[in-house]
Amino acid sequence: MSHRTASHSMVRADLPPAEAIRHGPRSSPADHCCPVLHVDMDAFYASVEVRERPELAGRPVVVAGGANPAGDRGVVLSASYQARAFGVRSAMPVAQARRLCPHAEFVPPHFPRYAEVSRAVMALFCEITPLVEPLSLDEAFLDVRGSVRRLGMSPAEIGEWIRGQVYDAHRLTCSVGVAPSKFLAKLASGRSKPDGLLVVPADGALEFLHPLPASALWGVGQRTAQALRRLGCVTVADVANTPLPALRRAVGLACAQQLHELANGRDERRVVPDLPEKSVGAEETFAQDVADRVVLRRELLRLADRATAALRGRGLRGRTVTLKIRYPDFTTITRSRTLPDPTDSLPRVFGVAIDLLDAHLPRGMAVRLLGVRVEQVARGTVAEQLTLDGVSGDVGANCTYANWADAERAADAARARFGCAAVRLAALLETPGRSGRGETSLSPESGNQIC
DNA sequence: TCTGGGGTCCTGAGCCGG
DNA sequence: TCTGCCGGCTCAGGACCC
Repeated sequence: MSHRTASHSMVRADLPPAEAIRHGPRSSPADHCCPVLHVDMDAFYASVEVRERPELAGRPVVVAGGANPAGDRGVVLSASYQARAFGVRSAMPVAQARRLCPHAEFVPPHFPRYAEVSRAVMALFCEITPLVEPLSLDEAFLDVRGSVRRLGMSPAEIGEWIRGQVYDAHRLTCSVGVAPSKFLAKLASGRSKPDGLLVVPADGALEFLHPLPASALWGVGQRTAQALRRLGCVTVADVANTPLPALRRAVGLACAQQLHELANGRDERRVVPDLPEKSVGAEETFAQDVADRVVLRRELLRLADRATAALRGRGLRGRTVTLKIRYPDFTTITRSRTLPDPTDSLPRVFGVAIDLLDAHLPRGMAVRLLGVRVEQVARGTVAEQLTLDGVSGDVGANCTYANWADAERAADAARARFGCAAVRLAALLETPGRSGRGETSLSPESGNQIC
């Protein structure tokens, strides 16, 4: 692994080549009580882009997404370390990133590609242990308790082996935290970035943890950090030494309990593969605020289609439909309705969403963002509720939920085989010659019909 | 400075039934 | 029959994470 320079290790493992580690079991004295690994890909989206376009290597690269990444409304999804040197950070507005680093290469995200690379990397983790808990496309927790025994390698050696394998197979670097718990492992990987490995031994946990700022604790964002500051808590040690009742008054019951546990180095959470999903949704910020009711209905249909297709793709159904509206002044409301039975059907989800939109968006009011989310989801083993005549409602002229469901399954199959563009709702097709807010077959007069 | 899109979790109010 | 209490559910919103 001479191609990389590891850094920042609190207890640095010596770095033999991956194969040597595989066959040469050794152990680091510090990591024997550290069964949890947190693996975090370095600047993942940006690194994938650079790998696909070698001419970008060594340059500041910013992957920006959102409503209009070329304009003002996008945010930075990922920035290469060359861009970070200019102060560019994830979640930063694109306009600000452009000011900080005008010569950076701004590229749009390619999520299918990232997902593909992520699957391959996760598969590599699964070669080590079945206990892999992905947190997102670019990071995961691994419980290597069993692997230590099976492979005769220490956790740190496993971490280095993973780093070597990821680089050899994908030409991407990652950072690994090795610790007794998930929280410490995650902090450790963050501290070892980029391209490093850090072991936080069990008996050095508090020494590592306590000097960190309170905002390093999981669950402390801007608001909670502010509340903690008012309480005089600046560092993790301050939080650890604050009596629980005072903490409860400042940040609430559940939050106080969690922060107190973490600040004292206690984190009993297990690495759980295959956590069930709780909700599935889709949302979109418009390039310009939209007040046109026809356009809003069409966008809502598009979002409901995306959400229900995702539900069906994962074999899920949900009961609560939530509509999210963000107004131009950035105030955001959510309105929801719970159905008597779970569904993955576009007409039902869209029907509820459009009812909520009509009820809560005054005529003429512009919208910055619309979102549709289906909550209370579970595996879709129960058949869709039908009424006595076998039809639970109309979704349009000569179209019932029963035969609409058949059409949806057929469309899903076609999309799976030929791509997302293979089948589209007629209401979402633009009329040739019209652009942007073009005329569609969905009109205010058409009610909730979509077929 | 001006804020994406995918999520999870928590809190509190209000309603309803036992 | 009325009232109060309690638990469960729904709904809305906030905070947080990546």
